[in-house]
Amino acid sequence: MDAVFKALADPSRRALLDQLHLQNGQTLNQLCRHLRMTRQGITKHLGLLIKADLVVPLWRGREKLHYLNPAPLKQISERWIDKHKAACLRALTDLTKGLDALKPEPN
Amino acid sequence: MDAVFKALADPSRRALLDQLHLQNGQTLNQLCRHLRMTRQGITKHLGLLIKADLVVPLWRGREKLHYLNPAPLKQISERWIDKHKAACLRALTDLTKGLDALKPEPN
DNA sequence: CGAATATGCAACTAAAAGGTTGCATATTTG
DNA sequence: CAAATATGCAACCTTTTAGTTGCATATTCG
Repeated sequence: MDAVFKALADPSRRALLDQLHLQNGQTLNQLCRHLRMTRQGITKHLGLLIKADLVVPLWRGREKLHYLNPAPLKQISERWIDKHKAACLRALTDLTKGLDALKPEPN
Repeated sequence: MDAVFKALADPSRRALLDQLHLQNGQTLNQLCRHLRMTRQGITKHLGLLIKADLVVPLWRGREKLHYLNPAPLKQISERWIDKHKAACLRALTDLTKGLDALKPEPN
């Protein structure tokens, strides 16, 4: 899970995910066209995405195809985002209470 | 949005969010008790969380209360996770196609 | 087979991030 | 007012990260 958050932290990697979102199963060279960076740089980014299981590589001959894996994002959404979203209303009321607490205190 | 992803990338910062999730509106010193790190270190982390608007500070006298702001997480969920979740089925079928493509190719 | 294509691996550099120490500032309290 | 409390700011160090260059390896194609 930490690997997923770390992987998502970099804009280039998010761009790669977006690119695969546009067209899934692209080769390394195809992905290189959209990002101005050396192939080796992109390989590194893809390596992290793969380690985080956000992208699944698939060899076909000498080509390496890259496919999105939505599972980790789903997990993050469920175990993290939703959990905090659930606390949304409470958080807001807490904040409001905090603001209210401002007035009576500095009497 | 980049700031949010960057802020979420660090385990200590996620721990801080979790801590605030347990009890919202904690002061800096309160938060320090749960994480073994100097106060100044935590201040830095909180600074990033605040800059990413994930946490909203509120001064009450000499104390600084910290409140969760669920809005950025909601945005990420909507603009990022859901977008990719929508492609979930397509991604899986793509991957399957890719796997199928493996067989006929190396004839 | 030899050339071209697609990718991997390792070393290196520059910049950023995580964390610490030391001191300054503001607020409360006796 | 002085002491204690709560926090901020800046310099510094160490580790990680992003990215490059250079070369090696595997697959396809003529």
